[in-house]
Amino acid sequence: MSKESKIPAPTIERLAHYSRPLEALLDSDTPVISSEKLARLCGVNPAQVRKDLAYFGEFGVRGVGYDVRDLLGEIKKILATDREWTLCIVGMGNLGSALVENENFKKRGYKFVAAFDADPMKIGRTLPCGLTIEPFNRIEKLVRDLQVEIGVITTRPHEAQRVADLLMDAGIKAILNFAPIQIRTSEGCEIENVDFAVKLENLAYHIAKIL
Amino acid sequence: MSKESKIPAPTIERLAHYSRPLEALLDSDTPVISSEKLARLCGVNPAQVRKDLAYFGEFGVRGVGYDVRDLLGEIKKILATDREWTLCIVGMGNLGSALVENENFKKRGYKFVAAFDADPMKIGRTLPCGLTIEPFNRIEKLVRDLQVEIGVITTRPHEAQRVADLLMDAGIKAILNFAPIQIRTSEGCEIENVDFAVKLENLAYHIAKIL
DNA sequence: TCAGATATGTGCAATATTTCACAATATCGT
DNA sequence: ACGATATTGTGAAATATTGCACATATCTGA
Repeated sequence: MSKESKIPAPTIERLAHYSRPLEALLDSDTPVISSEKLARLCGVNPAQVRKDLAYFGEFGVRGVGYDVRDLLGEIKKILATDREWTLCIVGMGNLGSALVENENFKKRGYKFVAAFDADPMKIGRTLPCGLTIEPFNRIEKLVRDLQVEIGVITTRPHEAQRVADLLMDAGIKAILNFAPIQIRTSEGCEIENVDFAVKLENLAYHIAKIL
Repeated sequence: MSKESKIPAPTIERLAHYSRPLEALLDSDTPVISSEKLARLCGVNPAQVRKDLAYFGEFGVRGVGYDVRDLLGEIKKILATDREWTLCIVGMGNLGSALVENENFKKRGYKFVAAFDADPMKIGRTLPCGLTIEPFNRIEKLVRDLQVEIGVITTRPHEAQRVADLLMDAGIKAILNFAPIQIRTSEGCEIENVDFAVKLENLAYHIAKIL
């Protein structure tokens, strides 16, 4: 692990990106791809692709390229997406409801096994996917019983920290947070944040500059 | 602009993050904050905060700190979020429908003025926000007439490039893409990508490592 | 008015990341 | 069998980003 912990975070991020065109190439029966073509498909430098992969082994053949199926398999093994993951979601507003049904998640083996909300009007309702919305006080028990591995937070910002604490108390080791606040995590819990508005602010900055 | 183009991309990203706790501090009538406290709220280094801000001016007072209201105003001016932006959205599935109603967007002045979908069953339907779903062949006209500045893509991956081309033909200068593919943009069009699954793959990598 | 405490702005050093450039290896056509 | 071509893996250079450390400036209380 001392070796793996030296791997740059951007490399991990890019590995996930590489897998997207590889899936398409596999579907279209392209057997082999060069770092140059894969790089172009992902909008990065070819040396970058080779170096990223080299952190984990020698997956290519000199003078030839990378076998698409093998490479995709290796990347999935590295990212641990060669298996199913169990998720729960907290906050069943518009966004939460959309994510539970999301094809992109399903396709990659991310399976929601529980859904929670604070609103008494929503609790007990059954979702199209078959899950029933549960109250916050059931988080601890259900997360443990269903062995939920990753928690997704789509509540209002002011509830997000409390929800995160509940999830962590229940032993969750990873959180994907959509609320636009910085969540304090306890030791041993990974967190990733998604804030759409931040992306828009980036775009606004760039296009306002050229106007 | 030669000077501004040297500003690191991570700095712009962080400015948006700084604004989140500042908004909360403003609401709670905290008049002044130090780089150290703001840094802690955002999970970054205090020197980083000061350096990020220093790219754009001297907003603080030595020995005192930053005036919360002023600083938030300056950041909004820098990110060009001190005004309203007009958006359109293409792809009215679960995710698209959720984003149109998103509070986080509304609150920050991002206003959807048009919604599109390819599905004849959806075209003509009126959304809760009052917009009517339009077909793709109306993109060009509506984007121009309504002076849409930013396009949001929430279609299936296989339609995303075609939609992006339509948006760019209509003169759009910025795209926020939620489809899990790399979109080719023409010169002068900024793009930001959001791929939830990539975030989950990051989490999966990290927690699988410690198991 | 001045010492002590606080906190910014910034040059510079330390780290991190990306890109280049090339030796090593494989394939293809003749 | 061999030269021409393609493409990987990687050390080293180039670039980008972060963090330290301190001079500078402000405020407070005696």
